[in-house]
Amino acid sequence: MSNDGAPVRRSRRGSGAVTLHDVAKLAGVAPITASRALSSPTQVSAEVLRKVTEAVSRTGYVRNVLAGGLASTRSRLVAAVVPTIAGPVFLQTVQSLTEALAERGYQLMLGQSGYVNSREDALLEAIIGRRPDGIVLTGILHSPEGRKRLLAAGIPVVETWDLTPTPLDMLVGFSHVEVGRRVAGFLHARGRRHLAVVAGDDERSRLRHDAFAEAARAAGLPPVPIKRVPAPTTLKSGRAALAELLAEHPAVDAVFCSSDLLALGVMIEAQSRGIDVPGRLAVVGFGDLEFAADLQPSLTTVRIDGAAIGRQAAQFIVERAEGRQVGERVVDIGFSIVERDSA
Amino acid sequence: MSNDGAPVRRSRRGSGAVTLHDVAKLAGVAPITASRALSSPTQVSAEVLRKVTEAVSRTGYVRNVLAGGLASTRSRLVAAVVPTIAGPVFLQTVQSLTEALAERGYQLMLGQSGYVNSREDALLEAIIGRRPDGIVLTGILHSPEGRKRLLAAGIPVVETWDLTPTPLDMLVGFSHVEVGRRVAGFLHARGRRHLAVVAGDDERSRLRHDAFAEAARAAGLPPVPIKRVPAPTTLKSGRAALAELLAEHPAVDAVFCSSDLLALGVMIEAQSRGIDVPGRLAVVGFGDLEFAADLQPSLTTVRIDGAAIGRQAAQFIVERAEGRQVGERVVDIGFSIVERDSA
DNA sequence: GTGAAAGCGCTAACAA
DNA sequence: TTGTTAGCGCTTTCAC
Repeated sequence: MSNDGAPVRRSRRGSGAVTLHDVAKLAGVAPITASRALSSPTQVSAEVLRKVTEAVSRTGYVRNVLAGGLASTRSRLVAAVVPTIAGPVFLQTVQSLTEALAERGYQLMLGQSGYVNSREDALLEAIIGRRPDGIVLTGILHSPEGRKRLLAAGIPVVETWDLTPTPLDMLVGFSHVEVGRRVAGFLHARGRRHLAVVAGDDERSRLRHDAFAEAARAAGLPPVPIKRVPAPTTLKSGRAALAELLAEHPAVDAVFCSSDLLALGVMIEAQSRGIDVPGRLAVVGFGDLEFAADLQPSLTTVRIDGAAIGRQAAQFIVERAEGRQVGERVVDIGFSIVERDSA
Repeated sequence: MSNDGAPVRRSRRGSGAVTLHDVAKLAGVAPITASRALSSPTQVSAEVLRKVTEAVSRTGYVRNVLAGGLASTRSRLVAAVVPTIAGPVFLQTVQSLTEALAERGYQLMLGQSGYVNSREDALLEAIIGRRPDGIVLTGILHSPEGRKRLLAAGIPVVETWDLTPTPLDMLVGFSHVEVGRRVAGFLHARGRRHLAVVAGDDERSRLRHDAFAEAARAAGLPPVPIKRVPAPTTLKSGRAALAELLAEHPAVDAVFCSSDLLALGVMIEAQSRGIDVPGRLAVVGFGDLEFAADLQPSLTTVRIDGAAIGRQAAQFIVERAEGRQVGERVVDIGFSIVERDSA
C-alpha cells in the first residue's frame, strides 16, 4: 500500500455510485475505451469488449446519462406537452411515443400545459432547462412568445394532431377542416337534414365544426346549432348538451360530437328519453376510442390513428437528433369515418 | 483588446447556448454568485440580484438542469412506472403526480413496463441511468432482481395503489383485501345471494376478488364464480364475460367488476339482453371514473382518490430528496363505496 | 456577501 | 484500435 503519509483525499462529493472510471480500471483500459465498448461495441476489439462487459456486470455499473448528455450535448430526452393527460384522446399518442422512443434509447418527459396558458411559461422553462433532443407538442402552443422561445432554444419541435398552415418545425397531423366536411357529407348522404354539433371548447374542434356547419350550409341544409361544452369533454356534459339542444331545436336528427365520450353522453341521454338512435337521431363521435365499437348501438365515429402519430413523431425527432436529415417534414396521417350503427 | 498573437481557441463543443458564465460576465459578478442569485436569492445583495436578473432577461438564459444535476447529484427528475398509461385507472395519479412535482421544480419521466416483465430490465436501466431523485411504482415490480437493483441504486421508491406487507421503501395505497370484503358485505346486506366477479387478470384485482369470494363464503353464500379477462380491461371484455357468466350461472344476481369500464360492458350487455339493472342484476364497478355517475343507471362503484395518491407520492419523494426525514412512510389512502343506482 | 478552485461523470477532438 | 487531453455547464468546498 503506498498510502505513506499523504492523506487520501477522498472527495465527499459525488453520488458514490460506480463510475465508468471504476469499470475501466477493473477492465484494465482507459475510460474512453470503456465508453466506446458500451456505446459502439463494433469499434473495439473483442478482447476489450469482453473485459469491459465483465467489469460492468461485476460492478453493476449503470451509465450516468446526465453526465453523458452534458458531454455530448445530447440528452436523449424528449419532452411531450399535452393539455392534460387525463383526457383519453392523446393517450395512445403518448403511449406509442414513449414506446417508440424507449426502443431507441430515448426517454419521455411529460408536461401538462393545462387548457389555460398561465402555466405555459413555467413549463417551457422547465423543459428547455433539460435540453431535450426534441419536443412533441399536442395542440397548438398558445402564446407567440412561447413559440419564439422554443425556436430560439434550437430544439426540434414536432407539432401533432393538427395540420397548421404555419408549422414551427415538423408536423404530424390531419386536417380537421376535412373531417368536418366529410362528416357533414356523410350525414347528408344518409338523409339527415337537421344537423347539430356538441363540441368541446378547443381550437381544433372549432376547426372541425366550422367546416361542418359550412358544408351543411353549402348543401342547402338549415343552419347548424352548435353547443359548446368546456374542455375536457365528459359524458355528463354530453348528456346536458343534448338536453339543451333538443329543447331549443326539436327537429335535430343528427349530432356530430367532438369526442366519443361526448357521443356516449348524447346516446345515454337519448336513450333515457326514449329517443331511438339511430332511427330518430344519428350520433357521430370523434376519436374511435376502444369502447366505441361495443356500445349499444355501436358508435359511428371518426378514427384517428393516435399511435401512428406518436410513432411518426418519435421517428422525426430521433432522425433529427442523430443528424440524419429528414426529407418531408410534414406528414398527413389522415383519418377515416368508421361507419357503425349509430348513424 | 488583448487578443495579441495567441489564437482564440474557441472550442467547437458545447451547445452554443447562453451559459451562466455569460450571464455572470454581463452582470459583472462571478459565476457562482450568479448561480446563487438564481437558486437562493436571499443570499445575495439586492444590487447583485438586480443585475443578474437583468442579465438573465436580456440574454434569455435558461439554466442547464443537466449540468446542475451532475454537479449537485440531484436531478430533480422523478420516474413514474405504470403498466401502461392507456388504461384510465392510473391517469389521475400520473396527472396529479406531474402537477405536484412541477410545482416544486421537479419533472416527471414516464416509463411503461407493460403487463409482461420482459421490458422491465431495460426500463430499469434507462431509469437508473438518469439518476432520478425518486421512482414511483404503480403495481408491484415483478422481478426480485428488479427490486434489488432499485434498492442498490439508492433511489427513493414509492410504491402505490397497494398496501404490500413488505414495502421496498415508501408506500401510498389502500387495502385491496378490505375492498373485496366491504363490497361483498355491501351486496349481501342488500339481499344479493348469487355473487359473481368479472375481473382483469392482474395481481391487485386478484387480491380484491379472493377476499370478496372468501367473505361471501363466510356469509354462507354459494361459491362465487370468477370470470377473468386479460388486462387491460375493456368494455368489450365486460360484455363477453357477462354473456359467459350467465350461460354458466344463470342465477347470478350481482357482479363485482374490477374496473368501471368492465362494469359498463356488463351493463350494456345486460341491457341488450333485456336484463334489468339493478332489478334483476346488481353491478358494482371499481375506480369511479368520471363517467360512472352519469351512466343510466348510474354506477355503484368503489372510489379511489387517485389524485391524492399522486400528491402524496410527490410529497414523499420531494421531502426525501430535500433531506427532510419523512416520519410515517406508509400511507393508507383508503377508499369508499359510492352507492348509486346500479346496485 | 462574494469568490477561486476543483470537480460531478462522461465524451469530442485530436493524436498515436 | 486505443489513449491523452480538455472540456460540457454547473455547484460544492473552502477561503476571504
